[in-house]
Amino acid sequence: MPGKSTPLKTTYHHGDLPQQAHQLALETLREHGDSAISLRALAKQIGVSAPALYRHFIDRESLLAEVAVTGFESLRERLLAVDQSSPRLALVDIGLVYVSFAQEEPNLYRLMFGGRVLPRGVHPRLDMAGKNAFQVLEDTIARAQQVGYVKPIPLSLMTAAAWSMVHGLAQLTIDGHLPSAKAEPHLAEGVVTLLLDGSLANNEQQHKDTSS
Amino acid sequence: MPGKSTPLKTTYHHGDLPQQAHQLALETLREHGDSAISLRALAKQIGVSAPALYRHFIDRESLLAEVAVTGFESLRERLLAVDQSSPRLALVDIGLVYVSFAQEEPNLYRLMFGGRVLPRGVHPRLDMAGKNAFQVLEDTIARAQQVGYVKPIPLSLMTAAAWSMVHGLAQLTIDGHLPSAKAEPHLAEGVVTLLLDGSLANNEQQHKDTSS
DNA sequence: GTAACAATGTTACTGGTGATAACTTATGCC
DNA sequence: GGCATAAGTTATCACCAGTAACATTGTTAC
Repeated sequence: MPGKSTPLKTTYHHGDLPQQAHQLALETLREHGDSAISLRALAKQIGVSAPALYRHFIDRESLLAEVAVTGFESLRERLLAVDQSSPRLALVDIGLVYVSFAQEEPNLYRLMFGGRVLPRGVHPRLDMAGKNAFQVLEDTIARAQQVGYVKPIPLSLMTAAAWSMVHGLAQLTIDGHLPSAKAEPHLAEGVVTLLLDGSLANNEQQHKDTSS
Repeated sequence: MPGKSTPLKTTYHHGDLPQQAHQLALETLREHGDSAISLRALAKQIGVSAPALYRHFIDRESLLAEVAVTGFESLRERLLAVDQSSPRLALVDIGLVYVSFAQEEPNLYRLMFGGRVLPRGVHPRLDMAGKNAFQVLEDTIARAQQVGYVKPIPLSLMTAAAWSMVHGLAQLTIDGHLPSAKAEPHLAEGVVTLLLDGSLANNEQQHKDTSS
């Protein structure tokens, strides 16, 4: 593996092109959005010719898809880190973590969910990564249902509602339609709580605000 | 106004370029998404040179913004047509109409809310059109609150929750993350109802399902 | 009516992009 | 060492947004 111990020496073979391209694409995405990602510009920054990238990514969209995959994995890890000891806290926190992720990484989040630039059904790994992240949300809701904390409505319905809520709030805030967390720190909590309180099992309704 | 009575005659001046470009862009958007809109292609289809379009649209984004404006106006009209006689029916229906619009016009909806391609604060008419559409939703909620049907929580919070919910559901379904109305006809109703039931005033909770 | 002007077209061009073909060089395996 | 293959290279195509300079038409003042 040449160039590893002497990175300054110009070698014909780069040795780590895919990973470096991925990393640089992620940084460009973060700063300037997905439309700013050009294979030619990436190649020039890395110091390689543009067609070299096509040895590792079948096209531009595939590179974007790989970046989006790591985005979903990152989101999933954050969701998995939520404390699950209390059903209510877990539900609220997972919603807040979800929204926070989108607000901290708006361009990455837009890439992950911008159905136009990365359509479903084209990149299997991307679809899977998205599903895995979503699964954490669903598992948390299922757990709260099994404990009897939320109404026994169909899990798919409850999950769809929760996901729609946090995803909608995320999108609307990062696009400036609704005030961001900076301007309205408690908006996300209020919104998530509002949905949650409509989903409580009856015996939980009276003391629902004691645990928050 | 030459060429009006004899539309087949080739005239140097087109006479209706902006409107025809707008219309054609809308059709292209509907069928193939905003990324398929190219000023050159539009010009060729209309039978005019590409730079001619720049006499009427300062750049590509401005054309897209104009299309998005008409999209918001169309959405607003649909929301205004909702029957407002019953607070509950009005709230549910306005949510369903909102989601239906997105599902019937996915590419248009994506353009309207794809913050990446049309950022806020750049096209004042677009921002205004979006605000006007949103206002219909807020007014409906305010009305229901004044009648005492929903909890007296801050209007901005209630509105943010409702908008987040329908917007999130719209996005997730048109991008294939959640089943569309075709696969799950009652999903939208269930989701909207779930949020609504968490927002009812206390005296409405027992007979909340009699009016649906 | 015509001259001046503004509006709306035109061709020619620049710089940038994704993608492919054909060629070259290094790597690793036998 | 020799050779297949992986991973680079240059050359090229087709498309795109946008600008400059020029041409034509419509309108308005005189």
